[in-house]
Amino acid sequence: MPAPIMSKEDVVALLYETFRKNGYDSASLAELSKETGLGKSSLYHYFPGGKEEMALTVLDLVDASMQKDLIEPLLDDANDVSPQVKLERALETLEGVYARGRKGCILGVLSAASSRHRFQKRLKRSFHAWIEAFARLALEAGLAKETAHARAEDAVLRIEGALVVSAGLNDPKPFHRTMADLRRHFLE
Amino acid sequence: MPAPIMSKEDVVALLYETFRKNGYDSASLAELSKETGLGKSSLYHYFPGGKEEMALTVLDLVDASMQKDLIEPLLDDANDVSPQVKLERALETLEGVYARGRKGCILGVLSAASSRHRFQKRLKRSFHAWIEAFARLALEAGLAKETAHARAEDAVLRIEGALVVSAGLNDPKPFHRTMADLRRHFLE
DNA sequence: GTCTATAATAGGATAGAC
DNA sequence: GTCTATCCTATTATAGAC
Repeated sequence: MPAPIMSKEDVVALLYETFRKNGYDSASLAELSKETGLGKSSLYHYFPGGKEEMALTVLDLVDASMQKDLIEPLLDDANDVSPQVKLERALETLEGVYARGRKGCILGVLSAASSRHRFQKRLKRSFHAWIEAFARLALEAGLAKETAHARAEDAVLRIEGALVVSAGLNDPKPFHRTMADLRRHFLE
Repeated sequence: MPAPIMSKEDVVALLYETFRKNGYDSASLAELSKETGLGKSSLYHYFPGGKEEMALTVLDLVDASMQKDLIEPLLDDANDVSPQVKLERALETLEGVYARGRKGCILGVLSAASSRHRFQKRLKRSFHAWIEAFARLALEAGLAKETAHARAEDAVLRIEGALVVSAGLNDPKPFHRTMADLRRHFLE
């Protein structure tokens, strides 16, 4: 029954979940089709460039979400929000994104496999944006410039590592512990 | 020209490099064949169970190497080596394994993709062994039991995360920074 | 123990009807 | 905009010669 049931955004959100669960290479068109509920040809209608365009569109969504839900709240200068409150909001957002350690990070997943080279430029940009946002927060809290950047990089890398180890151990505790530690010590 | 040129160990070492570069699903038999220099049938002669047996054998090698090069030196009670020296040795070993941040961790790579479930039991065991070894070192240095385990988990997870972020940024600096930080602060 | 050849299947992508 | 049917290629795996 032909009729546009879903918006493209909804489709992209489903593709996002499939790619982050499987990685790029392992996410077959059959799987992508099953998860979106769309036939292969419908997917090609939305994404003439095929699987690669699907993944690139997903990375667009990730960038946009990161900007809106993570970076902008971190930049909130208008309402005189304290760094500690901003940090708390950012960490809560991230806990939601990663389903409290039960789901992976698509940037990490795409960085790990051989698909890394295909998306290198995008991954680099996204990681930089993320680290930069955390660095600004640390700066705002009074840390020295170099310290702030190093600490931001460390925070991002610990979150990524926590997701990897939580996946490997099949136990979200390392993620929980890492987030708790970030809460307590990131701004010190 | 039939003749066993390589030992099985040599073959497994080459398979290891191929799996860690590509992940499980993306490492095709053609690639595995090319990288080992062996025809597909020769690979099936060594590994009747196919690709999965190849990966499992690689994980055997990883366990054995970790035991020999990382865990045993960490347990060295005979020669009265200080915890700080043991830590230094362990970190140097790891820097070698990960080619100073330019190569990934096969445990992390296999944990990230959907291949995770296939190897879950092995990954869990290997991560546990690694964390446990670091925890014993922290314990030996005088840290409280709970602190020691949390810190060991944190160290492992930071190394994994550093490799992910270094891959994503295509820059080994996060890995270098992380190792330097571990050197300075792990036993504090 | 290695090879070439090939089977059987799953992959990404396209054509054309509705 | 969606579908079924199909193409071509690459995949894992096997057969059988040497």
